[in-house]
Amino acid sequence: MRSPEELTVAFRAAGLKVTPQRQLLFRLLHNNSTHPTADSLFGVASGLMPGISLRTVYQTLTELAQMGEIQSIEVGTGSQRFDPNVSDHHHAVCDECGAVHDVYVKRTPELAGLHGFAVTDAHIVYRGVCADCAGDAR
Amino acid sequence: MRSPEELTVAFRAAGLKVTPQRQLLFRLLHNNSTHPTADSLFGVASGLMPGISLRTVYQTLTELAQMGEIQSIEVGTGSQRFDPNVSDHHHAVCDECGAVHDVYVKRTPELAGLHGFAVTDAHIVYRGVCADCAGDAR
DNA sequence: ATGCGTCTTCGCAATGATTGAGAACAAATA
DNA sequence: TATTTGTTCTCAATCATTGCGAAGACGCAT
Repeated sequence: MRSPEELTVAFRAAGLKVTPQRQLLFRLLHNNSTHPTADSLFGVASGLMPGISLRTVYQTLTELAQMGEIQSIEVGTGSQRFDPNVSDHHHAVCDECGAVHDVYVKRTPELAGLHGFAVTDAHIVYRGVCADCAGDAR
Repeated sequence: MRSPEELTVAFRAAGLKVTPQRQLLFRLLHNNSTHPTADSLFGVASGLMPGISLRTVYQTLTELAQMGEIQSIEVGTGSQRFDPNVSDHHHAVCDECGAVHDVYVKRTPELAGLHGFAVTDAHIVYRGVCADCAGDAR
């Protein structure tokens, strides 16, 4: 996604208002590679702006996703996650700690054996154990 | 998954009982390629066995999944889907009609750029428009 | 700087999917 | 057939997400 400053301009250009809540979320998402859920973002946001509502977090995330600034992903952890990295990439989920990592593949495989399906998007979810957890003597 | 008859044996061997409810679900899942949700299965089951509970459907699906007879998949449609095809394959979801199709790829791409992640599973979800919907003049 | 119109936020209720608990019930075995 | 043990059902609870309306705040024009 673009920087908070650029988003400020973009929001106003789109007839949307730039509120303190939105600015906070812009900042929390910028360069954020943790793939937060709405609720986890709400947790952090609440610490910095007591009184902000979960509803507002959901709303802003939805808007950002509609504008193409972030992408909403579903990696089988029960709730939606949001990713400010909108480049063409995939995800690796650690079964130990639940962390989600961005991954890139050389070439997404074409699908075979399904006649006439026009693919618009392909998303790979890898599962396994991340380096941190494998290192543990857990 | 195995046939209803084989599952009957397997369940008893595992100390589980073979009830009419379970037998019905075995039959409804066998050779079922619709990737049903718990609720859609419940709908069909209810027609054939009035009074069966959604709880029982969930429970049996969970057991079958734990036994490795079916697999639980998440393709971004809001609810879990179940697939009696447990071979190594992937899925294509039609954005028009919501249908989920099994697809196979020659070789799942290895992930690059994530040092030390031990992959145990990779699942690809393709999105697009299926042949039936593309043909429509909708 | 002020006012006004429109967009936002917030709080709460509602929805949909799934799971927990316990009483009543039924399959399997002796 | 009796007994044991697992199962089903009902109902409530939980979690994630969305709908709604009143109260509030941004931003443009003045």
